[in-house]
Amino acid sequence: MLTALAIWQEELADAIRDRLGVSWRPDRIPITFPPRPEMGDAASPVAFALAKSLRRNPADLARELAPATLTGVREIRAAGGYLNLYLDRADAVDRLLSGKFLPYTTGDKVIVEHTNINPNKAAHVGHLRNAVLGDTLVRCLQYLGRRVEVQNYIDDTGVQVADVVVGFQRILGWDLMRLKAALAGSLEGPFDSFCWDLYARVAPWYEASEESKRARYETLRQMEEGDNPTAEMAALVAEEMVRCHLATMARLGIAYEVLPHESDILKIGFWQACFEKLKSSGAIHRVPDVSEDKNRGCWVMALQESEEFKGLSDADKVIVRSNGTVTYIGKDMAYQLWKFGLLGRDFHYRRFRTPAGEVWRTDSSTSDPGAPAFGGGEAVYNVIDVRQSYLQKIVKEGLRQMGHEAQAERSIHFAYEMVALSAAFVRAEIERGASLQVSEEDLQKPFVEMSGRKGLGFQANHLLDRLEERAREEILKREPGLPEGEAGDRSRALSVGALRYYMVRYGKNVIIPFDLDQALAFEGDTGPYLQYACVRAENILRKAREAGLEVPDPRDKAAAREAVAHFDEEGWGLVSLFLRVPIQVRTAVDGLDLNIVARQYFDAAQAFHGYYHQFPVIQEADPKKRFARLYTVALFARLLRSGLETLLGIPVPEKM
RNA sequence: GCGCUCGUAGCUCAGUUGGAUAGAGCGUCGGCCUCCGGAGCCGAAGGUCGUGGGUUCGAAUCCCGCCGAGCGCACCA
Repeated sequence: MLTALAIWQEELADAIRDRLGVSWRPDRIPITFPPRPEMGDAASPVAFALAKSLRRNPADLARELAPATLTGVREIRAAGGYLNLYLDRADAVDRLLSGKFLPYTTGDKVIVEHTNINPNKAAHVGHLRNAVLGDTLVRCLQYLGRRVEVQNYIDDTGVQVADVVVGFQRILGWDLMRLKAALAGSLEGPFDSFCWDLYARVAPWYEASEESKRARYETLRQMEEGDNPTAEMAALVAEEMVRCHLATMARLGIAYEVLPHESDILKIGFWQACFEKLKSSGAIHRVPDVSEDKNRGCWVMALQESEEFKGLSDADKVIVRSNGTVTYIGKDMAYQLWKFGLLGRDFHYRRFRTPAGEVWRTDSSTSDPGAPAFGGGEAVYNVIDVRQSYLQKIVKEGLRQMGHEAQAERSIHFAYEMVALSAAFVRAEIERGASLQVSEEDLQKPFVEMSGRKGLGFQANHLLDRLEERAREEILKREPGLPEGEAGDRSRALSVGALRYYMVRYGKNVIIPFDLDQALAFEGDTGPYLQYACVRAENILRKAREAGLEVPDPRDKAAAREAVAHFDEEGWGLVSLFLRVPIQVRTAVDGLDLNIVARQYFDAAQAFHGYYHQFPVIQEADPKKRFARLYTVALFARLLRSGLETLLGIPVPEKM
């Protein structure tokens, strides 16, 4: 219906010109949806805006515009200042099913970077929010006709990796052979979970002595130097951890095209290329050694000229340290340039095998045949939590100062708030005997920030396991003796639905106060509620077939015409909710408010639950009405299933 | 100090970019399975939209002040 939306805007603009004698930009004509079905299928409050500019009564203006004709619209009624649109229902149904939407005009690909978990410990629920939001954004962009490349950046060089290596070498006393043996299968539990616990022991260990603190930098130095057992251990740990993370995300149906590695960005000279560009464009300058400036000897980017950074205490950002090494932000700029195809260099690519299948990873020296062309996107979405806003702004500013104004505009930071642990949850965990490094002061706050370093968090796999367990219990309660394979499939689908919905139903600006009971809920405003609506709808159709009734294919035009003539108003109201999907998805992507996509399907599910309780389908005696209801249910089931699966990544089981 | 985000029902949150009678879920109370699956439905109670001003036909939404909360402002990543 985006097509229809755009057409209506044009046609309304024509009507405004012809009937009122004013020219009005089509894209400034709002199309909304009335609060109640009897007020129409769509509406426009444009008369209010016109009233302001023409200094006339909005109700009069609406009345004058109402006789206009719009494509696919059976009638326009003026109600107060509103124009209420009543659609030609057969036409609307056809449009709903045809999937002919107005895509973004360009065919160029966009890049979405998400997940980006440090490869030193298991993924926790905070990472899940990132991955689910990122993956949902990808699905919405694809729905709107965009070509998308999904990247998952692997920061395999930093101190976080060094820390866990220190844990293996110094705390556990492992050498390379021992680590290899562990990876080959001598470990009792999962590797990522093992590292989760180990990593949490490192920070307190550093506190013990000055000597142990030095171990951190010695390890980091050896990693950077390369060609030694420590560097090899780091690489092995990071690689195996990435496999674990990808396996976790695969449980949720989340996958990636390419895994750019920070180590490759360094080895392949991306930074040098970026450095040259920064220097030659004058984006950065060197602070003289002799100056009193605290940044003496560094290459810095000046920010005081920029509107974005006014009021900062320090107007300069260090890009290259006085010892000549590049900061994180510099590497990020090089990476961002590459994403836009502005760097003039490319990675090598190798196939990377994981338990979740094969994916491309970058490499610094050799390529496997068959790699597609990565990078060079037209727009870039970086999915990173709000705390990185300042750094993301600097990356954007760097592009601008290098003369890439257009790309800076299309560098989009998808900022979202974190998932935090409620103080109540942390107390409960401590009472259960978990060793959490949390101060009494922290517990005074409404929530506690998760921290891998402190072992504070809830592991993604543990949550998924708990969800599957709960789902299995519920399923077996309803169908005792169900074979394990079947119960497993269904419980996996429900756990994914519950979790993904939990992560997208919140607005991006609210901190999700992680609460185990809430995360494990299957009733009310939850994923399984939506899945249940779909399962029930399909079950009615199955029962109807078993009863020997003709169940129409919603795509059958003759069936559609027949059904439309006998729709219950409530049934039409239910189906018409789907008319707003394209508009809502567009709004969601434009504002990065993906919760509205989730909410529209919740609304639809709720409407359906109300509908089938009120209107018997199979029991209906009048064959015409029964047919129309069967059609309604069939259409609903089809639209809900495809919406959940393609847009929200929520699988729907046959039964539950 | 400066910047960003937020404050809506007992709790957790929506509120379609300024529109129609402020909505859900959880919790509480009361109903609904001889009837397409009760992971559901129906009903009730529950609101000064933090607060004080302003803008206009119209404000939870925009502007200003105040109160309160969180995050950010490294030669860490």
